[in-house]
Amino acid sequence: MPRVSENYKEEKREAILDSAAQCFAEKGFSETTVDDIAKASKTSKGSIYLYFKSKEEIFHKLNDRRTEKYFEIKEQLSEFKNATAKIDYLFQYFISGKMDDNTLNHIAVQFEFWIYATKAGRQQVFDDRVERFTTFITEIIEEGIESGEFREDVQVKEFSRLFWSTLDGIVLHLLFHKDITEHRSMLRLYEQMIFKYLQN
Amino acid sequence: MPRVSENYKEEKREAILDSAAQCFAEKGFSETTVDDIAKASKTSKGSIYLYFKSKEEIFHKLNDRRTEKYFEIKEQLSEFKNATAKIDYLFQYFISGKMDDNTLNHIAVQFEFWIYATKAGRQQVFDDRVERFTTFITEIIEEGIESGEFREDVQVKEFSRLFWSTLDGIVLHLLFHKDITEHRSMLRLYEQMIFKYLQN
Amino acid sequence: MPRVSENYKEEKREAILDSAAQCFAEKGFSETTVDDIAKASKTSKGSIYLYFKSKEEIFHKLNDRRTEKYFEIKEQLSEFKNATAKIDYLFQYFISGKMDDNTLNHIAVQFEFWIYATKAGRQQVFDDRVERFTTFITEIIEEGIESGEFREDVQVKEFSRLFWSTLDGIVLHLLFHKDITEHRSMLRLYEQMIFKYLQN
Amino acid sequence: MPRVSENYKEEKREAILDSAAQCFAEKGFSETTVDDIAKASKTSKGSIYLYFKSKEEIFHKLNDRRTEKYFEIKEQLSEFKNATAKIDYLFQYFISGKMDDNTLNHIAVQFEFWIYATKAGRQQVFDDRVERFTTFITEIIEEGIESGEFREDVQVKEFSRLFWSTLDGIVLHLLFHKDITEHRSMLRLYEQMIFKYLQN
DNA sequence: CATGAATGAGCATTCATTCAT
DNA sequence: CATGAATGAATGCTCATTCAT
Repeated sequence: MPRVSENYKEEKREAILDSAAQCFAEKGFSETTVDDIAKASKTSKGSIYLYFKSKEEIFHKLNDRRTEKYFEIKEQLSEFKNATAKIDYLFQYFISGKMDDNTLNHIAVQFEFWIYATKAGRQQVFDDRVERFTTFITEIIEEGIESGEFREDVQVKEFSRLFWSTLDGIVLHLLFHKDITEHRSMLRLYEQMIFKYLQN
Repeated sequence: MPRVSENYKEEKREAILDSAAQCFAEKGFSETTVDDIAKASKTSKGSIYLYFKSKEEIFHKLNDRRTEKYFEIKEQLSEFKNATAKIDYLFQYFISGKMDDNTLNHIAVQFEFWIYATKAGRQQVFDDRVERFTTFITEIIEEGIESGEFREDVQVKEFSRLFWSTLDGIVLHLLFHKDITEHRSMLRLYEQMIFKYLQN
Repeated sequence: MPRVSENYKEEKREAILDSAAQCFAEKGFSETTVDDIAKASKTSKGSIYLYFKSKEEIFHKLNDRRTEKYFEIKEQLSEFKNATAKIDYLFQYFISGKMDDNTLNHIAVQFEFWIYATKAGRQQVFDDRVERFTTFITEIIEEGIESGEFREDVQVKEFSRLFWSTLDGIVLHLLFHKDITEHRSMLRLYEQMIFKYLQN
Repeated sequence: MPRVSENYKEEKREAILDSAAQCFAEKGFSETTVDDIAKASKTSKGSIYLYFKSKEEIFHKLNDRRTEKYFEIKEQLSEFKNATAKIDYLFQYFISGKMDDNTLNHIAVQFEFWIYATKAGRQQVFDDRVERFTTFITEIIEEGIESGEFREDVQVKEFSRLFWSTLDGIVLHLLFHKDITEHRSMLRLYEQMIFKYLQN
């Protein structure tokens, strides 16, 4: 019989993750000390290790969390009838989705994690992700081609990969310039370009 | 009266930079020790400090170097008569440019540097870059509009920013998947999309 | 809620200071490594930094400690009725005060600290000290003049400064020759000279 | 047949010593780098080692030089007829002797050297010095006693040691406060005290 | 003789992780 | 469960000394 409810533990885990995200976003993974995280999450250094095996594990979990969150949208898309509506909603989602500090922190951490994952022996992180995400878009595009919404000769695979590359590029620049208005107008422009390419 | 020619010193500097790029690309900036760089450049730890003030300075110089290299293309573009040819050449340049290990190392380092520059008190790195690079594209687009090659209602500013965001995104994914063929086909597809947007 | 009592922490601090004093006295501040101090105080290098910000801070604290100790006598003097008795007691104090190894270590460290404080940008250490110490003697001498114990034409200010200069010189030579007997006989002789000068 | 005259070499040695004294006085022995000395003496790091075996040797030589200089006065004293005149001249010498920057530098270095010599295995420096200097004063005092200038019951040995201790103390305080006027008035006062003690 | 590039031992300091309380 | 003191390995950087030119 655990003294402390699972619920409480889960909340504390999440709180530590959020605090860590803030620290990592502000100072970077390496520059952040476990003490920083402890202080930010108003707990003790020792407690951190009750919830996570290491500082590195926190980094990994933050990336997982962000990836799941980002992928949640897939569920919502099934409601939309055609490919055009789906892609349109996708952009709606990105353009009007909330961009609070916590979200920006997680974005920053995710990019740092990616760069980190680029290093020796950690590349498989990307293979999983690219698989999931390109398939996601591929299916929509194929649906659009089948229904006649999109041109037949769309290079589906290349397009899907370019789609996420561009989106990552746009989000990366949001990180650089911290200008959400600019970010949104880039997304809108990109949507136009996409439809210009897909349709007709 | 230096016993060692300036030329020799410059070569040594460059050699250290290349070695550092390799180390940073493999292990990341923080994980790389100055000893690693010394070993990789076949010199001593002390010598590193004859050529650079700190490990951090090496990081900065590597970013500077890459940025200059990337920007060199601007000179070459003046030869081309119209905006279409310029943009086309730009893509040629990116698509057929050499992608040896050293270049990939520098790309990896540059992205890590950007993430690092994202952190507290270092953002001005981006303002310089965005200014130079967006202006670069803006001028070409405006030339194209004036000459009638491109539509009048192109959103020049947004387009220019999107252009570099996308390019950065594509290069970032090259880093992730290390697949140059895929990288090139994405660039080709992006060129198509751009012209579809700009023309007519 | 500290797991370790404040008392314990204070004791540990003091123990580190004593060990450091021993190391500094034996090898000098620069030649002493933090490892030396750790070893001497039977703790770890890391622990040293739990109690002090830097090696230099230890050096400063040791000087502060010695200065306070040296100045403690002032309290005791208030009991004595006249200036002669006060000065006499002062010498008693110096002559018969204990001169164990720890004290000698602290003396050695203090002189090294002074020489160190002589260097660029650290001289204000002395202004505080000279003020406190000369005032201390000045008051006694003035009391003696008023009461008629001492000559009216004593050069109070010069005398006070000479007093501490001489005392410092005597203690410095104790450091050089480590001969406590000689040290005490010099103090006694100096007392004679002082009274010969002050009285009559 | 040496290419460069001995004279030139000697001058260069002296120049390096003076520069080193300046550096040591300003930053301390440990804090001074051989590069500092090279720069200050307008020569190269390598050259320093043509003239001195090590940084430490420079430190030693500086102390020797100062000690010799200080002892030079002994020769001059033989001209004076009696002990009183000799001591009087001694004070004249100290009080009106020049106190330029170079002299102050050497004083500073000497004290630092003493503290340094205090450390393990270097104490014999003092035994030599104390022997020479106390004998010097002892002889004068004994001459004065014999001639009837001074009291018969002067504690010659203690007095001689106290004499140098005090002088060192006074010079030490000059180092602390850098106030030459104050320094001279302390010397004058000390002379008074001495004669008050010796005579009558 | 003169130079200053090269070397690598040495050191202060930091910090992730452990563990006694 | 919670804490934070303790640890010591790890690392950036310095600098006396050497030596090829």
